[in-house]
Amino acid sequence: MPDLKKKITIYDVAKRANVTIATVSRVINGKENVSGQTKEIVMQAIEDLNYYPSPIASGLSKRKSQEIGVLVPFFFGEFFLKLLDGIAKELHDFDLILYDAATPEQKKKLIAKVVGENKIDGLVVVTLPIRTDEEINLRKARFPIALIDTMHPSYSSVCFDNTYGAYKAVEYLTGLGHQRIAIISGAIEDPFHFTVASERLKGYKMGLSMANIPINDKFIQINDWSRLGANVITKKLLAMKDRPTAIFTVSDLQAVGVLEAAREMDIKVPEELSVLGYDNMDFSDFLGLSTMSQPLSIASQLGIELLKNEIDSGVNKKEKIILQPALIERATVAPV
Amino acid sequence: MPDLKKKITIYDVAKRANVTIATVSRVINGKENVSGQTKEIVMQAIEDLNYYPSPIASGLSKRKSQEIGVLVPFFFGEFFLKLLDGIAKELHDFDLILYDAATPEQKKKLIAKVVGENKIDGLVVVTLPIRTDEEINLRKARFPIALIDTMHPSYSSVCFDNTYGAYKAVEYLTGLGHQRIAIISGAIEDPFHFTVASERLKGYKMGLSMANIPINDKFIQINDWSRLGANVITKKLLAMKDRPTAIFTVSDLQAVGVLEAAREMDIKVPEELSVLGYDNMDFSDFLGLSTMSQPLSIASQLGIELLKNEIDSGVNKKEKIILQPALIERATVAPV
DNA sequence: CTGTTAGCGCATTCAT
DNA sequence: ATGAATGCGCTAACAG
Repeated sequence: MPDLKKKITIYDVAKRANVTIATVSRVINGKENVSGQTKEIVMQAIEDLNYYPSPIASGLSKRKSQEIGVLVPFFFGEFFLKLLDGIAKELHDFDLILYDAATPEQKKKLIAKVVGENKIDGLVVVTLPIRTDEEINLRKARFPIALIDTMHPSYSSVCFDNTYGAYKAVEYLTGLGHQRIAIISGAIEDPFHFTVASERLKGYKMGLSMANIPINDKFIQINDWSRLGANVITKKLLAMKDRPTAIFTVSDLQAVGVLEAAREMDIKVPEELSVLGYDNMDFSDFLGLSTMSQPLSIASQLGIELLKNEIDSGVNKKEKIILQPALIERATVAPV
Repeated sequence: MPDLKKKITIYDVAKRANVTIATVSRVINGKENVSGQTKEIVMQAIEDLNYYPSPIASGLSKRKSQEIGVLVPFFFGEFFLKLLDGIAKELHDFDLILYDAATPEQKKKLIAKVVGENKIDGLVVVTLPIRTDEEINLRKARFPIALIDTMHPSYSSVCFDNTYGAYKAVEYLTGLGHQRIAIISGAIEDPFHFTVASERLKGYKMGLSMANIPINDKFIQINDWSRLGANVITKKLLAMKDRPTAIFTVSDLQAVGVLEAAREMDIKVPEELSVLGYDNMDFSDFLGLSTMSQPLSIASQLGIELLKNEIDSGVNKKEKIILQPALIERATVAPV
């Protein structure tokens, strides 16, 4: 009884087709210099034996693994999920290997490992900012690197224009006559040193200044990106004598916190308070939350395109693509 | 000028440590038979050269890739994300390679490929039911397989008790005095032949029969798992002369549709209508939705444990673990 | 305890 | 167009 689990190798195929492994290898890799005749025979043998070339062996020889690594900060919900989904759908004949950087230390180690091992054919870094010492490591990489939702001078990237997005958000509010606009931002300092919060805060300030509205420090609130945090802050905000007529949050989750707080304080949205979020999460739709939406699947699509181009061409073009967020008008914003 | 990007091999390390590659290989793989002395020297050399063994070469030799494959149906939100997160955190020294089966055809091909290539050290199948013809393929796999949120006689698995979960849900409702309880289920027939919907429907029927409540076919509604679908159905349901006092949906998303419909019809929840969902999504919390919660991270933890045990021991124990969902009481259910 | 050597499965010159 | 031979980087006997 034959071992059904024995690995079928290129030799088995060669034997069955009465050729040498060189020829088999040629047809596997679609080389031109094989007679149509033998090609047929070999392909038949491959099918008969249900042969699959070993990616490991092939990888060792070709120095290509047909794997693309995706380095992500941690699993932070929808945003990441949609990006990952888009990436997976664009990869085609590459396998996707997922590197989870749960902490900055892990991230650093992971980068060193990935570069040292040199096993993947390309790496896409999602959201994570690249620090100088990490870049030193990345320079040694013998595979291309592309960035999504983060930027670095040395690599191609596709990002979202956070500053402009926040600017547009505020512009929308001021256009509706709002003057007292508060912002609830996320922590500016975090272990990974994300830049979103500060970029969006910057956009907020630009928006106000363009409308000639002086910046009121009391209206600039920073918390931990959480719903609860936003809830607490909102109550403080709404308890002020000259309370804001609009609150802009840097995430939809925080916007929910605002909504809750308003409801608890019996302040009607949008009649007495406009609320504008950021991210356009799935739940925002059925909450009727007005928000800023980012083209996530386009981003991953373009990101993979950049990476693949570099894999094929071997040249790092350091292209920068900036994607603009769009305003989604729903039911939580109204004129003053 | 030396090529900084040249791959450093085991030979480089051997040379620098004045030993042969065999010795280097030994210390890399933590074999015991190496003198503390030379071990030191070799490790120093490894560090000096910043050497990382090639997983590809090592894999070819050892017939192990240190990679674990995760086969998922498609990216369907939170549920999957949390499972994946849990898996990633348990993998440790294995790389996670993500196989996305967007369609049943892809799934079939993917399975054939993964089995044929034999590149991973283990596979975990998430949620996807395994059909007979696929099982024939999987039997040829030379690596262990474990299942999460799906079951098959030939493999170890960890699942959620959908029937019992739904049963408990209905029991909760009948315990509160509800007699007219409708269910909005998901499509029983879908391309992948998921079994969740029918299992939960079964639990619903059990719950009613245990409470001696006759089953009213008009109260059994099937739709497409969507919020909108549930919304439409709910309006029909609530327009009936003897309308239900409680609606149980097989997903939280559908429950949201119910909530919306009730609001549109000015029917108060929970005073006039109790709503109970399933899945405990993130948004359910801030919607105050009562629902059934499943221990996702425990599931992935146990699943990986099963898989790793099998990788280590080489024996397929075909263990079945069934996890029980828990009732989360919030604000959408009340006594009649 | 350490070195020598033969593969692992495939791609790729170089011949023919 | 095809075959023979070499090597990719590492592990695992087998010797010593």
